[in-house]
Amino acid sequence: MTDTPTQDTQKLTLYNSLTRRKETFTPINPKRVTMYNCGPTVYSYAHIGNARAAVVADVLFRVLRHIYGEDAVEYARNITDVDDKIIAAATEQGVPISDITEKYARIYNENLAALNCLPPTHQPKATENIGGMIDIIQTLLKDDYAYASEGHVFFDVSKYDDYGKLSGNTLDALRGGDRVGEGEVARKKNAADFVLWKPELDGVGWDAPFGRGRPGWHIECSAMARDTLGETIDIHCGGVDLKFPHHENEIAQSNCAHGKPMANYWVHNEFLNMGSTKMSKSLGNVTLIDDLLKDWDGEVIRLALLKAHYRSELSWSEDLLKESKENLDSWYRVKDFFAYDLPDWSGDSSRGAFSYFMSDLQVPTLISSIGRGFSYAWKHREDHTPSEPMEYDKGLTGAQESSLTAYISITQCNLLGLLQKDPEEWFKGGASDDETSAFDAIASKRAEARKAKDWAAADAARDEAAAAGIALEDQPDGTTVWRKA
RNA sequence: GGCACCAUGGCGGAGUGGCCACGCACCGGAUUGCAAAUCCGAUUACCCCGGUUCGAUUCCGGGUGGUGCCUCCA
Repeated sequence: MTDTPTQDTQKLTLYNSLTRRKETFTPINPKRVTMYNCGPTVYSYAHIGNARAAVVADVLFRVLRHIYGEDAVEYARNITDVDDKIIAAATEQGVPISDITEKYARIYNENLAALNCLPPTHQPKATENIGGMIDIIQTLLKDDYAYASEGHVFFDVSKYDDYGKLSGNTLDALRGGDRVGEGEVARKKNAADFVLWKPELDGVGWDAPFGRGRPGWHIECSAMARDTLGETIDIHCGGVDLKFPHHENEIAQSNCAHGKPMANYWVHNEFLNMGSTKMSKSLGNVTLIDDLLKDWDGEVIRLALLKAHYRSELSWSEDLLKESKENLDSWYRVKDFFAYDLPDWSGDSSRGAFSYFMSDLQVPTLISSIGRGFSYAWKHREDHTPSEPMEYDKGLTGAQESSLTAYISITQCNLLGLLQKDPEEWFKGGASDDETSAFDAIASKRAEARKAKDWAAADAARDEAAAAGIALEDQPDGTTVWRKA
């Protein structure tokens, strides 16, 4: 019941922003596949757009692990824990920056864990990699790619011929953005030059041969990527907005310092919009992951984020969340039904799923296929019996086919990081023991009233359930069960 | 102004040179004491104009419309 895409499914292809084409992915070393994703600057709560970037990277991470083996993939997602905004927040609150950064880094990791994002292999912190940054800056200074000016160190973009290749910008075009007279601009040779090192601010600084100070934003990622993964990594991920200037500048620094490409594949996810408008602080429509998690299960949010292809804009809405919850409810229903009779299948456990991933991560199409699989299995569940071992070469009975279809969809969900809970927990989880017994009491109240044909009492029980935040479901056998509404 | 991306039914959102996405909502029916859950069924689409082609929503060109980036925002 699983559709098979028609395209070549043998090799993973990814859209490479650097070449603007889909390319076959070939790692430098299949025994050590490396990917880097720009993590958060931890001065506040992360929003749902941050979550999209992290979930996209997580799916890619899972797919790579599946292809090359769990131990063969190294994924680094940094924590930017020194930044002007952080320093400003710390100064304002009169606390060390670590008070701010440790709190929000912890919340970020908790938020992503709730979205079923696997922990990255490495989570480097900027403040723990200052040495690497100084090292790269010194190399750039020595080789004349950078220059010092009034306590700052700048990268000289005129020395790097390929500057602008990723974003499609040219130096001439960028010159138009020059805002003459604004602070750093006056110290720079070229308007597009960017800062590698800045003087100490509010007591935040590190000693360096070129003066005590703090790193510029871009150099942090270059250093952390190199020190955790190497001079050339396989895949660098991030949101499209980071293409310029952040990734452009990372490329310039790293290429010039190391004499080799920083990354072979650049994967950028598109934006998440609030309806048709951008999510932005100035519009006041920023949705925080932490807030969403108060109302929705992390898997609901994850599925909602995966409903659009990563290179398409995704319009976020309450309806999208509702829809995702309904999908998962019905999928968990199937998982619950087949839970004790999943086939012992020695074939490729990802049958079908993989081919979708292979062509630039066609996740929404896979989700559609998963939905059809569950739908098929559910509709044919009457045929289902705890059955004899399957003999695939002799053909399957209807019961076996539906059971196998459920199994395949569940496996595909596992690959996507969905349907990870026990169905019982999904439908009833989160309730305390007291609540559980209270809910059970409401359900049996309705069952008894229905048995006695006391419809008024039966309706009252249903109202009571709704008020308590649960839904009652009458079963064919006369019993009534409850679930979270 | 420069660069990049996009344009599919009420909404979300895939994909394809010729046949069905799919989900949600809506409508009809089954089931139900009435509902819920579940099942069956129906309806709605590919921005405009050219071109290539036997045939284009899908390829090419132009137009229109929308979005993002252009110095620290995923």
